[in-house]
Order: sequence, then structure tokens, then C-alpha cells
Amino acid sequence: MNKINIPQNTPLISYETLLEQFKQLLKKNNLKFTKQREVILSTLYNHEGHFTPEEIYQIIKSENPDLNTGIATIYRTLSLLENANIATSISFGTQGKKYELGVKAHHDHIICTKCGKILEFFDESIEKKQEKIAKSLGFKMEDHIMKIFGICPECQENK
Amino acid sequence: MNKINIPQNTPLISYETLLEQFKQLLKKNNLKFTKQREVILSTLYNHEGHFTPEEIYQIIKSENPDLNTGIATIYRTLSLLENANIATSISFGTQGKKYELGVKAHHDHIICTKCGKILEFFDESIEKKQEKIAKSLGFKMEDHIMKIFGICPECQENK
DNA sequence: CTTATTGCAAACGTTTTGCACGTTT
DNA sequence: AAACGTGCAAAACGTTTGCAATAAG
Repeated sequence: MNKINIPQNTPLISYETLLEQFKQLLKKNNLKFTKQREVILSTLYNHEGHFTPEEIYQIIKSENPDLNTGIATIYRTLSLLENANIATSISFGTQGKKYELGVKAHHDHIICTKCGKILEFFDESIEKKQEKIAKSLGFKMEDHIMKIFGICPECQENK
Repeated sequence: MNKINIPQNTPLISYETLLEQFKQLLKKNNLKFTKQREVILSTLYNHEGHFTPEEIYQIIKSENPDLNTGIATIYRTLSLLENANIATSISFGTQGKKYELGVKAHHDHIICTKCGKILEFFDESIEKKQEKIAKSLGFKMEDHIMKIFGICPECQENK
């Protein structure tokens, strides 16, 4: 019997711990710890949701107007964070990618096609099955997306 | 025991039936049936797999050199087919979208994040589980999307 | 003082659009 | 004849890159 629980979408670790991990990662690769890199990391930590590089750029521009951060740096840092598994991305059609912090509890989405409501869920047996499928096809699994579409209880009533 | 791998799926209906559906759709929307639109439809029907607009453009260029089909028409027709649920698309990051015919047996996708290769699979137990999850959250399930991302056997070797 | 990082602007690849001409109805 | 569709080239879009100036170690 698998529990279908709705995880909270707050990060699993404190910002201090995350920052420390990030600094160690940088040191290990002879990379430098810059104000820009820290601001991008903290912005991802402090904002819930999925953001395009452009959106992150705008947030930083308004919250840190003093630091004149270029969009190229956003892209470069997001790639860095993604390669380090600190951030993850999802592609949204032709319009590009959206990033979120990778250190959150994994979850999938169920979406109401009438009102657009989104709930999150997690199912252990599906997760395991996906690993199994990837393995059987010779793939090294990295990530997955699962979305269920349907009509939510409220919208079923107000028909 | 669930069957996991399925061969790249063949269409469920004959080309004649599909073409007839397409013509009716066009008529219903006061759109015109053109040689270009037919060639794009038949190309999708006759080629198994998932193709970028550019790839479809190249196939048509070599198989129908007489018909001077522009890439813009490929894009416009693919959108049309997708909106009509005759074709479906998958986006893979910055590299764009790949299209396939939508009139196939239901299946999910596993996608190589290095080379963009797409395989199809179907797993009965996951399908059942999804129904169960939707039900437990009070949703009336309509559809779902599942994509697994990873690195394919070939790309694991050529690292 | 050495090396990595930055912002800027130009380059890039994919997708969309404006337009005059062609085709379908 | 009217209306939609076409190819073409230009524009738009998100992303990447070359470079000289700057900041971190």
C-alpha cells in the first residue's frame, strides 16, 4: 500500500548548508565564489516555483538593483547549478526552460483541465517502476515528468 | 509481468481514413486542402519515429523535390495538426520540438538528454496506478503525460 | 599577480511573421 | 471572384559566445 502524500515544497536543507555545499563545489573545481553566483542561488532558494532565466533576471534586477547582473551570468550560473544537481530544469515547449532548486522533495503534478488547479503527489511504486523501465532500455535515468490531467472535485460539481 | 518495451508504434488507422478525417477537419474550419498539407500528413504517416520540423522539411525536400515546400509551411501545418490532435509533440530543451502522429496506441516516452533520441514504452501497472491516484484525489482522470529523461546506451559509451 | 568571471553586444539556431503572389473553393 | 495558403526573407525569440574590463584567490 503506497501512501499518496502531498509534499511541502520548501527546500529540504537550510540556506547555510546549501551555501556551504555550493562553496565547496566551487573550490573543488577551481571556480570562484562571486556575489552574482550567491545572489542567483539565494534567489532560487527564497522563491517558490519554476522560473525562466529571464524571470530570475528580473527578480534579481528588482531585489538587487545595486548588483548589475547580466543575463549571460544568469544562464552561465544556472547551467553550473544544474550540472552540480543543485538546480533542475523543465522545458516548456519552444519557449524555453524553467528552473527550480533541486534540493526539494520530488513530486509529480495533477492538473485540473477546467480551472487549472495544480496538486502535487508522490507515489513510491511509480518512481520505482520508472527506474526499472529506464534500466531495461539501457538508459541511465536522470529525471522524469509525470502529469495527470483531469477534472477536480469542485469542477465536477459546478458543471 | 508487464511488457515494457514496444516497437515504434504503427498508426492505428489506415491512411485513407486519416486523410478523410483531415479533409473534414479542414472543411469544417474553412481551411483549404493543399498539396503541401497532404505531403506533410503522409510523411508523418509513412515515417516511424519522432522528427523535428527541420527533419520533416529535409525528408519532404528529398522525397518530393518537385513540390517546393518552405519550412514556414512545415511549422504552420505541424501546429495545425497538433491543435487538431492529429500530431503530438515533445520538447527537448533548447533544441526544439519533435513531432509524431497522434493516432497511435497510447504510450509514454523516454528521452536521451544528450542526443535527443526518443523511445516509446507502455506499462500497464503505471497506467492503473495513475487512475488510482486521480481517484484518491477526487479527480476524474482525462489524460496524462509521462516522460523519463536519461542517457541512452550509446551516449553513455561516447562520453 | 594570476586566473576566473563579469557585462556587454554580437552571433547563433529555431520559430514566427509580413507580404506579394499562387491555389483552392 | 473571394479567401485562404504559399514561399521567401526579415524579424523575433531564447540562448550562447568573444572580448576587454573587473574581481576573487
